[in-house]
Amino acid sequence: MMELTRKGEYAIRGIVYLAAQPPDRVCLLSDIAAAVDVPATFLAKIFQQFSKIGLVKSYRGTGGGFLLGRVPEKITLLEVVEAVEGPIVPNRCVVGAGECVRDVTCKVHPVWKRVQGQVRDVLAGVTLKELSEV
Amino acid sequence: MMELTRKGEYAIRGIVYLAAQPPDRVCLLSDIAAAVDVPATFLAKIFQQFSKIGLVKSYRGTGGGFLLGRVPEKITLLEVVEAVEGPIVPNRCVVGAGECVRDVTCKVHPVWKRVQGQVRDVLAGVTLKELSEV
DNA sequence: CCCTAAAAGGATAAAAAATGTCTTGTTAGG
DNA sequence: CCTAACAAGACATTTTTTATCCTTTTAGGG
Repeated sequence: MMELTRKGEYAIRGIVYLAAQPPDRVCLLSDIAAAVDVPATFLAKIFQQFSKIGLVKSYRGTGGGFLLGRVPEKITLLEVVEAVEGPIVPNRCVVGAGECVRDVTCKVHPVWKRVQGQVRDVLAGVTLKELSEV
Repeated sequence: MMELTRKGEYAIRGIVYLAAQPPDRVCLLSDIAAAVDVPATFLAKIFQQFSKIGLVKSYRGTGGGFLLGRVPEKITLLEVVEAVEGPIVPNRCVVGAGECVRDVTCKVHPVWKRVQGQVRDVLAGVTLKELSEV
């Protein structure tokens, strides 16, 4: 349970690598993939998702590549994980009110709410800066 | 991410139902399944897992069925979830030392450790008693 | 001793999700 | 206009989830 998928793992590896580069250094996807040992085509999909929400910036054509969308101090692990894995939702019940038929009476509900909160807090408290420092 | 599977959901529903029964009341699997709206064959598998680790006691034959292995105050949600979903492991890295090649240098590792700890703490703090009370 | 009730266990199947790959399109530089 | 690089969508493979079914074991009652 609660297991991060490969996608999430790859996503973290890739963006932490980016964060560890000198600022303004544009990185090729193929280089990143090789460095963090992830299939390049798969990493491409992941970085596309990052790009859409501004976590990374991308440039096409010759001399193109990727760099962080913000300074690493301003990107949290929570953002990275949710970008590729979707929102952190330990139980279906936690998804918006009324989704769960047992909603009103369900005693387990608030427990999952608490789990969700704790996990989010931990992940939100970690930035790419910390993760990329030697 | 972090999503409980149906199996986990069914497991909780089933055992909470048991916990809500008068002590020493032996319940038929078919009755439990109908009451909590879970396929009986699937619930059977789940209760077999419960039975193996003593979370429930089972009796075969006429007049047989299931009841809780311990008083509901002594069974935590953590036990129930881990019984059917396996240990709570947010990231492969968290599994025993050395499983992850990046183990030594991996900065993300301790973060997942913290996540794991928080989740376990929340779930371990809830008992079937609380969940089954009106 | 047999018959029926009930759970245990194993094999199998269908559906969904994860994990990748491939092809084509788009953008930019030289 | 040629090449480099990312974007986007379709497709394929594998694994996991979500069951179902059939046979076996255990137990009670006539």
